[in-house]
Amino acid sequence: MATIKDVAKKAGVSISTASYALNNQPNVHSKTREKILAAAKELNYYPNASARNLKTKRTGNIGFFIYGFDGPIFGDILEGVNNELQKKGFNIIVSSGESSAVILRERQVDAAIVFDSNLTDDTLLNYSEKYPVIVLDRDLKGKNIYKSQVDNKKAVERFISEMVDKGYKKIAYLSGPKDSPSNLERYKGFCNALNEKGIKEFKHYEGDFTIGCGYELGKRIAQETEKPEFIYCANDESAVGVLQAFRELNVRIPDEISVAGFDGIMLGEYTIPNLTTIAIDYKDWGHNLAHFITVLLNENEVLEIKGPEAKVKFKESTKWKNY
Amino acid sequence: MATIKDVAKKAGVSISTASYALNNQPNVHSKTREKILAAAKELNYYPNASARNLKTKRTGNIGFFIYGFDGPIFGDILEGVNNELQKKGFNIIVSSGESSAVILRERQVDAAIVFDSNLTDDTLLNYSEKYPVIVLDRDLKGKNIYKSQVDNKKAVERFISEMVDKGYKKIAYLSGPKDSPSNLERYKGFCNALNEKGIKEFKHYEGDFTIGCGYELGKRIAQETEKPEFIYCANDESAVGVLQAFRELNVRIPDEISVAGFDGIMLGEYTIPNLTTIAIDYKDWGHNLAHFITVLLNENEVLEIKGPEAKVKFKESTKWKNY
DNA sequence: TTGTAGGCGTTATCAA
DNA sequence: TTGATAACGCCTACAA
Repeated sequence: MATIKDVAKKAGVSISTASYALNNQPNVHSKTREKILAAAKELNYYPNASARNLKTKRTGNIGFFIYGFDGPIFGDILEGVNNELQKKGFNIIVSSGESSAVILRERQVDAAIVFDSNLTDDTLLNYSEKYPVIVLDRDLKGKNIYKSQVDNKKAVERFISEMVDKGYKKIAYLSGPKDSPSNLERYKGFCNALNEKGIKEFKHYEGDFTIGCGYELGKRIAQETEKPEFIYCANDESAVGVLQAFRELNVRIPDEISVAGFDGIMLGEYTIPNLTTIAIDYKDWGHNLAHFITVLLNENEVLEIKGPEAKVKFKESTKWKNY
Repeated sequence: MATIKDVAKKAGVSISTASYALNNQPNVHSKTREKILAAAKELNYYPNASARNLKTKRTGNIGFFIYGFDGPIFGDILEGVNNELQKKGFNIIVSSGESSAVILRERQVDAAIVFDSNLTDDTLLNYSEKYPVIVLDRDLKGKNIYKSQVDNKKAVERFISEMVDKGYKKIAYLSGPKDSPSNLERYKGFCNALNEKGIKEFKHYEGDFTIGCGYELGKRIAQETEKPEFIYCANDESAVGVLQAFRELNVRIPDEISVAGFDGIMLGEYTIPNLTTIAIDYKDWGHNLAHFITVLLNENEVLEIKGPEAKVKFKESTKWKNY
């Protein structure tokens, strides 16, 4: 592998001059610059990242840390983050599991976007002593720590409010993991809406955001004698599970029970019936996150991070469609 | 940020002794070792990756390069790769787009797994002068270059053969992009099977592996007067599009036309009717790829890379189910 | 406009 | 068992 030394030698200049030319510094004679660039090209020279990073204390990499690669929404966020970062010359590094902590501790990235509750607060706080962190999955405060979240509460509150107005009374909540912040916020919105409307009682089923669990709960609900009229699921995956169970046990949707979810995952557009949901523009969110980071890193300016749009998509799994 | 120098100072030893202790070298007195580790802990010391990598010429990172974050199969492969790499102490770095070439050129990873045809052969060949590369998406030969592919041809050939035996005669092929190696292999398998069975004619629809395109073609096919009895789609996503179109235009599946795909994506288990497919165990593949790499890197031993299992899942989108 | 030299934080050789 | 010291490849103040 060619190093800058080889390039300098080949071009007949000193290492520093080569470095200047290679980094587009103005203080190089155009003739010399050409010679150097030609030599670099011929030798197939590219700078060694480790050496450059060691010296400059920057890597040009942004880390995105997720709790698993197969979630249905990360793909969208990542697509948005990636598009934006590329424009500004940053690289994206996605990681999951134990690797993530290692990458943070060893400072392999200039900033971190975190959506993985397995990363401890300690690890993040330590890293954030020098580098910015955006947390998407927790409440954490500190210098260099920024938070961005979907406005779960407001979105759910509005939606449920509207559903009550449309005539639903017996509305149930099918939750996510009870310690998940997204779930909690959505639950708050749900409660607020019912409260507002003077509805005191409702059923609560405890789920875990997975299709499988939604399916099991759906089977249970199908056998209840006093069924709810409407089941609001804390995310789409649970809802898909419920749909599946109802279909198998011949619970008619939406005539007997309506179902709705949260996220707007693709799968919901292919179930029968299609799933009504509060759809989030995750790609746009990724875009915003990346934009925030590049401005912060390049211009040291702190913007506000715009959360993503939430938009209800009414489909056949609820009685009232207005699309 | 604490450096090894700080640790050495605090422990009252030289830098080199600190280094030895921190790297579990045997030649350190247990008392000194303890002092050093205590100091490291207190100072919250972690080695600087750039510095270490510069010196050791290894990063401990394996790169996985994909053409987009939202494909339905990458999640599974990545899950498998990640699980296995973590066990062996490697980090995974996933990247897409222009970042990928940068990461390779600047040697930020010790090995690369490539599933992104946007990365040029040149970039890979250059990188492979020093580091191993596994290509999943192309034919490329050279030192340090290894290839692993799903046995597309065999899997499709067997499946189509069986379908003919079951009684289908007018079988059509709905392709992926015509320059995609996976598509080509699947097409070969398809042709072989028909050839073998003495079927000379069949329709060919040119698609691009997306749901949208499958949908458009499905609509076109629904209006044909001479419809095929069976449409074999080069991947599940196309097939899902076809199912959708047929559903909308009241083409009865499988009575009028049967449909099948390739991959075994989750979506296919939620369409109505469920999609018959040649399901690939992508997670297992990821596992195999990672295993190969860790053995190669740690023991410099070249194993055979086991491709993933292909297993037909018969569902309602074809007439004959035997499950 | 170009060159010399020091240092980023490690590892590793060699001598003590 | 420990410590000086050179080196990895690059950037950059400073001198020429």
